[in-house]
Amino acid sequence: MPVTLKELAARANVHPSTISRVANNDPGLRIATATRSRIEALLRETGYQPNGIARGLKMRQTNVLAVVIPDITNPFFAALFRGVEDAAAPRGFNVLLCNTDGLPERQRSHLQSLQARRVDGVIIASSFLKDPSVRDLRRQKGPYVLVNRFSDEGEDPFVGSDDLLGGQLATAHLIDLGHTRVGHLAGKSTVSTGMLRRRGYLAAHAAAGFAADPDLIVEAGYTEESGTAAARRLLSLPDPPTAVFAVTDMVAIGAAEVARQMGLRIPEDLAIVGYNDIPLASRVSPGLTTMHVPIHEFGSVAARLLLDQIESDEPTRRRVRFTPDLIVRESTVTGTAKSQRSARPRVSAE
Amino acid sequence: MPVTLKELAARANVHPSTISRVANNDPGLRIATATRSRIEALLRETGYQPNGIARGLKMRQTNVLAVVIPDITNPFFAALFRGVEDAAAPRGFNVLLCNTDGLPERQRSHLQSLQARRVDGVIIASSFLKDPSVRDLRRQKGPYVLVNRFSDEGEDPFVGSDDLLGGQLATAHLIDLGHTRVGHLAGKSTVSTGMLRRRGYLAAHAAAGFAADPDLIVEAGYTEESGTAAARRLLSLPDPPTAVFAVTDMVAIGAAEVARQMGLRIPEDLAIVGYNDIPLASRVSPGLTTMHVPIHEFGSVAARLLLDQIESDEPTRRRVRFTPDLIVRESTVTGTAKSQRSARPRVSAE
DNA sequence: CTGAAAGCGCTTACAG
DNA sequence: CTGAAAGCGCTTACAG
Repeated sequence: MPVTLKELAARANVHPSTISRVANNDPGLRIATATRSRIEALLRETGYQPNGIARGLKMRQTNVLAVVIPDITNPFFAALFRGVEDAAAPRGFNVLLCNTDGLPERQRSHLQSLQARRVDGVIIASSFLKDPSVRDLRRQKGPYVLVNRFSDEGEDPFVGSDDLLGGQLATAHLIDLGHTRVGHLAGKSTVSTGMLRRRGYLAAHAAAGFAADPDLIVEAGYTEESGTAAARRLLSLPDPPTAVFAVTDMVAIGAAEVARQMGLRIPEDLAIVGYNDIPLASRVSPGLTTMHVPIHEFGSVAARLLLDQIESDEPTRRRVRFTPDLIVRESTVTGTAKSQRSARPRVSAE
Repeated sequence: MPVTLKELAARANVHPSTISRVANNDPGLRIATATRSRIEALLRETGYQPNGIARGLKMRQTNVLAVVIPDITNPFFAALFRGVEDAAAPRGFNVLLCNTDGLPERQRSHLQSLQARRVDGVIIASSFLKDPSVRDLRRQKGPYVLVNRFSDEGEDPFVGSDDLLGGQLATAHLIDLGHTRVGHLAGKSTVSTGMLRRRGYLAAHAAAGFAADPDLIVEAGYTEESGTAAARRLLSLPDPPTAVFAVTDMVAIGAAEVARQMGLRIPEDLAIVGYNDIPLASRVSPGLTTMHVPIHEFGSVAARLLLDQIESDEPTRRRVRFTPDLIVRESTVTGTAKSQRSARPRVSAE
């Protein structure tokens, strides 16, 4: 058992409250220098650390945040988590990590147990559209921030990318390369990223003056496995696409694998664009053309939005949306085409 | 503010302790059915959740574990973390995640703050040999488990692989293929995995009847970047190796990249073996030959070892060591060579 | 069958 | 300059 205030008080022959004040460097404390140094010596000698639980109960603050994501083995969420921790640790917060595997029920039960633990705030990267769990959170008035996916547009503090624009740019890139049959490995329509990127895909077609073939849109989910399954269906069509925009890099990588298995050359027989620019995207061969978003910053900005709420005790509805940038690699353009990318990610905050 | 026991007591016209007993389903509680159902209705209506902080203070248990790792963006640690959470969540524990980036100082400060938070136990995957932080932990007598890396052999509860054997098998595979100049991209000699895998590398040479060339051993650390730098040095030697055993898959992947940049064909000009069999290993091209270890199980077994200590209130020195299995892929054997692998990972527990 | 009390380990407004 | 007390929200042995 670690040493307690009461024990120290007994050893120093003072009241526990005095030890507490010295340990916490109470600025308003007038104390005899002799007493102070006696106490400080004792503190050092015992390596006293106040019991965080007792402290948390009294101060109504745990200094713990939580991050709720679908799956940490997805590199996107791993990078996002690092962003959160890198922003939270210097401010004295530890971070709980909860994986939902995309199941609303697991999200709900995690959120419930986080509430029971009285974490100071939570960052959610796993929300659905019109998510009941998010609405509960909104009602409870505890600090939270949504990241990457929103639930009800504009209703919650949010950090993410402009997914509509991103979907449009990705698809326009393929159309610009001359492709007329562009497929879409779509996200779920129950998730904001899935819905908006699909809408962007359609908008790019409209802007180019022709309609997308509905048969070329296949729901692919968000895992590599569901991506491969969907890609198999898409590429087995009688009249398959010559290019595909995948809702995420993981899905794109799954599709590339399927293409390889079917003997298709990338990009000659099938061009592929992903989304997010996870580290893996530049490492696979051929390199994956994708929409770059600042993943680590998603996490760190979300953490700052959350910590500001906690410290100010004021809720916010601020939204930070990053503009995604097209990164061209070998999965769409053959040969030595250079990666092109605008100088700095532009941000729109509200 | 969430509802409290006292408020509920006032509304139900009973003593707070009675509410507590009903909420916790106290088996020894004799209570009038009318009172019970009145209280239960109130509990349901308010969705009462006991304050976990107050509960933790009273019960001296937080139901929180912590995992300390170098970096969650390394897929090895992401998989390991999932193993921990998957075992801990069903038993009612949440898990804090702390990244150290391999810095002893950050490990120390994380451990200190975890102790202040009174987490019920900690799993450490970032320890060094003769690690002072681990020795502190040992002295404090709070539950902990080391995973993947140990500090002082046999002194702590541990889950990992037989790294000496693994290093030997990996290297023997290359020697068996006819390579006589086999390089080693080594881990740090201050880390158990680095030390033992290197020793295995040397043992395989001894068993084959010839000595390893010391010039072919280059310290490569544990990140892809440090791996590429080391690989560059190794492959730029006047008389470079024709094969290399890398301490981890991430380092092996870095080496493969360098080889490609230098125009070397894999495996014809350079054969590569990694360690861990992270998901990425089978996905890169050419597929990476590697030593398979059950990463997810590392986490789940470590969690069980930890939870058993917590629940029994008995420390342990149990060690679980998995036997690594060679997985042969295209980075060492050209053509359609099948992955070979023994049926089940063998385990040695003590 | 239910209540009153003590206590987990802190912090802080209030006394003196 | 330092102490005594109250209270954060629970649980549980003890009364009655």
